[in-house]
Amino acid sequence: MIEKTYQPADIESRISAAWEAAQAFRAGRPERRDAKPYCLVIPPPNVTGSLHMGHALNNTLQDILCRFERMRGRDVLWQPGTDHAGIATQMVVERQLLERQQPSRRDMGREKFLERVWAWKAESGGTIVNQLKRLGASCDWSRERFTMDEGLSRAVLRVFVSLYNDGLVYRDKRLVNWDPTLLTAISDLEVQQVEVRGHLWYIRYPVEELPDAYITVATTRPETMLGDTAVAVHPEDERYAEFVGRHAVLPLVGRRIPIIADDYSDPEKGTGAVKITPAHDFNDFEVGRRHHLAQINVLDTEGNLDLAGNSAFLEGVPQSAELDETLKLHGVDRFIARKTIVARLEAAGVLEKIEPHTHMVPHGDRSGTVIEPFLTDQWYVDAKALAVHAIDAVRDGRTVFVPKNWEKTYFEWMEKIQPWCISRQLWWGHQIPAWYGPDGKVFVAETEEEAVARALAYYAETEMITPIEGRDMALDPERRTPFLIRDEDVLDTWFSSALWPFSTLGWPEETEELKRYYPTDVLVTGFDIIFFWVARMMMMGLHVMEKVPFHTVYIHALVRDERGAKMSKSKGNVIDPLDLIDAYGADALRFTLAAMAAQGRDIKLAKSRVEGYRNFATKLWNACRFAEMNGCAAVPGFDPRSATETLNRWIAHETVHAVREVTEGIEAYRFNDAAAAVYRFVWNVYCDWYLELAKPVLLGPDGAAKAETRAMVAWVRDEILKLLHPFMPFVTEELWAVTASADADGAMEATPAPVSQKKGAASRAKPSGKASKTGSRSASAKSTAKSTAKRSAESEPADPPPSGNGGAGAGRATLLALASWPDLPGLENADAEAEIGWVIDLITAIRSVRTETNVPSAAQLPLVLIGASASSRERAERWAEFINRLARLSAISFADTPPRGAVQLVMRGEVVALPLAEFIDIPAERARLTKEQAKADADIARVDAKLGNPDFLARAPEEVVEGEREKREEALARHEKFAEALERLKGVE
RNA sequence: GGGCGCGUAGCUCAGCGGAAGAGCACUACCUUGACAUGGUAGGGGUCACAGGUUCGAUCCCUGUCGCGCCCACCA
Repeated sequence: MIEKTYQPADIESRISAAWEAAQAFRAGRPERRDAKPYCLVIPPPNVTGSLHMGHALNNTLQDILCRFERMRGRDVLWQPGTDHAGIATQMVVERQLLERQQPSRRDMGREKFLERVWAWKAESGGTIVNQLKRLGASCDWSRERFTMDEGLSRAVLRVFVSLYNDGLVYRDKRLVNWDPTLLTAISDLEVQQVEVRGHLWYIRYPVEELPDAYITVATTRPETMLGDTAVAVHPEDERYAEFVGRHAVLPLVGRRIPIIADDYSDPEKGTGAVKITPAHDFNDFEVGRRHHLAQINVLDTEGNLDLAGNSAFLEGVPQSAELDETLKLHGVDRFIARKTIVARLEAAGVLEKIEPHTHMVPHGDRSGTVIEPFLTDQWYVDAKALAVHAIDAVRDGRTVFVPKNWEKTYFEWMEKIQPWCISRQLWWGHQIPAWYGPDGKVFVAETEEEAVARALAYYAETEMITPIEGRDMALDPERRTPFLIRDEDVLDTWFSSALWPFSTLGWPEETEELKRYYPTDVLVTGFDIIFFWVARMMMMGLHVMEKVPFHTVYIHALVRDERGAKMSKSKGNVIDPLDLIDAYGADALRFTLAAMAAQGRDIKLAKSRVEGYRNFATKLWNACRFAEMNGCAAVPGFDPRSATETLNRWIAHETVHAVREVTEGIEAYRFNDAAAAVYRFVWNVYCDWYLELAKPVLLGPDGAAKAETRAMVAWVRDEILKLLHPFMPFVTEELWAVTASADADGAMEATPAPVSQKKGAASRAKPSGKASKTGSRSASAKSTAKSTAKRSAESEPADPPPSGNGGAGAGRATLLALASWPDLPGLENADAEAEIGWVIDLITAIRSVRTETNVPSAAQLPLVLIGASASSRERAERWAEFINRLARLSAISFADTPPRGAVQLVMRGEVVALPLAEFIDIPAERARLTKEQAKADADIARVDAKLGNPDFLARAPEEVVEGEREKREEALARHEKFAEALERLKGVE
């Protein structure tokens, strides 16, 4: 028995439990062992995160695909899991420590701190998973993985070591993007360019060889001048030709630096002379290499000036009072130092001018602080080498992007890819498996034992072990091994994410799952992580597995706020999907996201849409109730092809049409089209017309027609539940179960569905606070009480439903989630379509004219068909009862001319008259007819313009021309009918 | 500077070569025995602008104007 009111909250948790109990989403279910596998890996959310709108969209689309393919019989593995999210998670925990005034990360030490992070992971790690379950994500939750699992960690080590051995991972000293707040290097992708209004400072550097001459450089970063090692001008810049080869004397420092010619210098920018600071600028670094300039790092890791005791800085600089003054800036923050230096330059009279200047400044995407190009040793992946195959794979179509235009973005980035800096100076993550010997020699191995063994072998052959500063050279007396120090750094989180499609399937073990499900089928993700993740999975998948990780990459839009801005906590414009689920149900949210997921466009989410689709779920609910109340129950073995009633043949025809639209929509990743198709079918076809037209039969006397109609109502309902299930899994599963129990009541050979049994118990056991607030409590309480009484008379099956039974005709032995997707050959029926189409058009026309002429809705009018053809006459007689009911008629008759005072309308070229002398307003009626006639005239004019064009007749395809001719005939006939009608109206006056 | 995308009904968006569509909002009527989270009917759009291709353009091409995003760039 279906509850009177649709309350999503009541249903959802119960249905989730039923799926879980039946292990409905487990991959490799026994009955599907021979089925074709279908695999998706979830984009792993941050383990300590919570569900946001992007997740909701991303996972809704994946779930639609998975449920669809599962119903089509595939052996589906939707692989779930979470990501350790190195920087983000470490930051959260550090903030907690600060807030609780507990010892800082450094105070407590690495081991204790990591314990602390694991504890936080244990505490909050379930949140996102539960939220995904609330959304209805049909992942195989028994296979949940975490990027720092033992297995996945082993995969990370294995890949790192193998890349190192292949020379694709290496250590290098070069400039990196350094985050002075987080004290770690970050990759290019983690740097955000932010427009900043700053200044350009013009500084005069005296030229040593030419008294009173100077060269002016412009800079946005005066503080880095302390590390200048040259001034560069363009080789062809005549203004500075005489300076090249001479030297400038660095103000405030006194260092003598060469003036060099390099075409990096752009005569258009600044003064055309640019200061070169190789240790603090990526471009200058390259210039410095070309000219063998010293690299003078004048900052420490936290972004403070590092001067005193800095041998590189002091080398070759003469003692002076000026220098002594500058050395006082040691330890001062870079931005404070900037001000001081500018003031001192001004005091020294070398500050030529200051201009306002807007430019892009790199910021860390996590910390928000200004990134410092910084000279350090880091680990890199030779991305360029790996990218070659990843580019080829997309070029030759082994992997395709949907929509296709993202391939261009992918290529563009891949083709100019830079070395990927993978080391992070963090603690939370996969520690790099590299050990250093006393002489700095690196040993990379999966285990410490192996590294030690390699070191022993190495040092056995090496007589000389050169001591290096600060390192203890003694051999470990216990183990008699060289003293090795493990690299403290961890790997970029995306390194482990890049392995996700195979590491989650058990690699490096050769597991059954790996063989069966790799390569996976589709990756569904947002365009914002094409570079971070998709590109790197392509590289790693091809390198490690030698096969693309997925055949298709479906790129969906970003969910934005109603103004189109990216949702972010800092902007405060976040809509919490959980709030929407609470308010309207997960099904409504899912349907909204699917309906709005048109390719190539961002989603600006409007709450009203969600509400509208909640109403849609309610509509479905009530349609099912209607069916139930009218004894419409699935008839085992019912074959819709055997239907004889035209109405039933028509709805079967329409069902086929809807099935095709929905199927093709999902297959083409056109989720919005699929959603729109099922929406239209359910509401505008099944509810608005089929059920309305079926009412006279269902309310009429028993007999063959009624039995057939009942069976058909239930059959179409079931097809609808299937079609809608990928979009709205909860309400459909619920209705599937509940209607099954109705079937049982109806003495059909249906199996009672345990789901609905449990449901009664659950909703009685703990009525939710919400339910009692709705006001419909009393109604639903009554119906619950009734159904409870009924149910308690039935036997309660103790076991969960036998799963996986294909449900061959017999009731609901299976969950809807495991039912078969509709495949309905042989149901098209053009005759039924034509006939019911005629009925619908007639009813619509009558309703329209009734409203326009202000006929009270309760009034029952007679209808006269004027000069009806034989077929129209037959149809009218056959459908009289139906038309009368829906158009509120008293009777239908036939005549050659309309009665006096009748309103006349034209429907499919025939005149229909409604004698309503008592309601008719002659002037208004004339106006109405004239307007209709004008419409016909406009149509004729438009068509004539085309048909009068010889080029059109000559060049347009035959059927188009023919179509125009038909339109003209139709419009002409319409014009005539209205002309006649107007003529007759004159007779009335 | 390089690239991508968007300007269609009041709002949020589909459609993308042969007579302008949906949801929400709006107007009128309807407590009809599934549903007022509903029903019926209706109003509302020179599809940003200008050229071009075509028998035909909201749809293809070019340009202009607005808007957004990505990448690069600290003189």
